[in-house]
Amino acid sequence: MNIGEAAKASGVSAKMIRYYESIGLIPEAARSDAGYRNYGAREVQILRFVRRARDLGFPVAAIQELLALWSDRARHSADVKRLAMDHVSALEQKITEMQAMADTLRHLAEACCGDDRPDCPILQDLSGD
Amino acid sequence: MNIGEAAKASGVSAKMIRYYESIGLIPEAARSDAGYRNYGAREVQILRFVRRARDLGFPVAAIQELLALWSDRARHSADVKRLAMDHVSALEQKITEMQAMADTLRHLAEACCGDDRPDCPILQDLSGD
DNA sequence: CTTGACCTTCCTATCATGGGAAGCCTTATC
DNA sequence: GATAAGGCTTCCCATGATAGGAAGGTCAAG
Repeated sequence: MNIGEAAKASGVSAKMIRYYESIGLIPEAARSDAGYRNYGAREVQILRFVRRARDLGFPVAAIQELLALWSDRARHSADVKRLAMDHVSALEQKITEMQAMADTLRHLAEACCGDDRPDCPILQDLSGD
Repeated sequence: MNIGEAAKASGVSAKMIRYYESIGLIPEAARSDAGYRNYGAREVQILRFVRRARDLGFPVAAIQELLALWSDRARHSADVKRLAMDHVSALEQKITEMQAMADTLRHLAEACCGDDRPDCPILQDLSGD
């Protein structure tokens, strides 16, 4: 399987497959005589794992740990759970921050009549009242 | 006022002040004979505006528009409001996505006993069941 | 044997920010 | 007046994950 087919089969773009290989997230692919990367079912499975983890917002560093745990038969599920919950915490912190921004802005915007007059509490707030 | 003092007064780092100038977000600062940037109250006010807008998560492109509206006495508050609400929409879309990630992960983690055994529904999900 | 679709590597860009080096300027101290 | 400390300048590099593109090699079908 060439990289394009592996990309289709895994949902990871060829560009990203090469990138993941270059940073050591996934092992170097075998090559054909012409230098083309070769992928089998196993490699596609790894790529799918990576894609699912990315879809859940895991940073690449965390995916590296997840992959290591995945292939470690003696793993402790506690380690996986901790990784997951750390990520949940990070997500929720960002969510809280963004929610605060959205709330503030929505509040200001509600007080803005939004017509052709220049007076605007949003700008007033940004300029420090 | 040198750039360091302007940074302290505005809460924008000297590094970022130079960057904002280089991309044209703020006008080029006046210079002393030795080439040092000079800032006055007006410039600090602009920097504070930028910092508040950044704190609310506005991307630089939006801040550029906000600054233009701020200095436009004939502005329509509707334009400001639209900018703000567009940003709120962007924030809330990201929040929704991240909330979905966090919910999924928390759900999976709840089903993970998190002890020294290897069985883990999180890895099971990532590997495609 | 040509054409088109694929592959390779390498460079560039994004967005906002920080770190650091090399060299000049200013201010205070001796 | 010399020197040291600290601030300023520009320029380069790095982040994280992704995309775009150029130049050139390869494969398969016609």
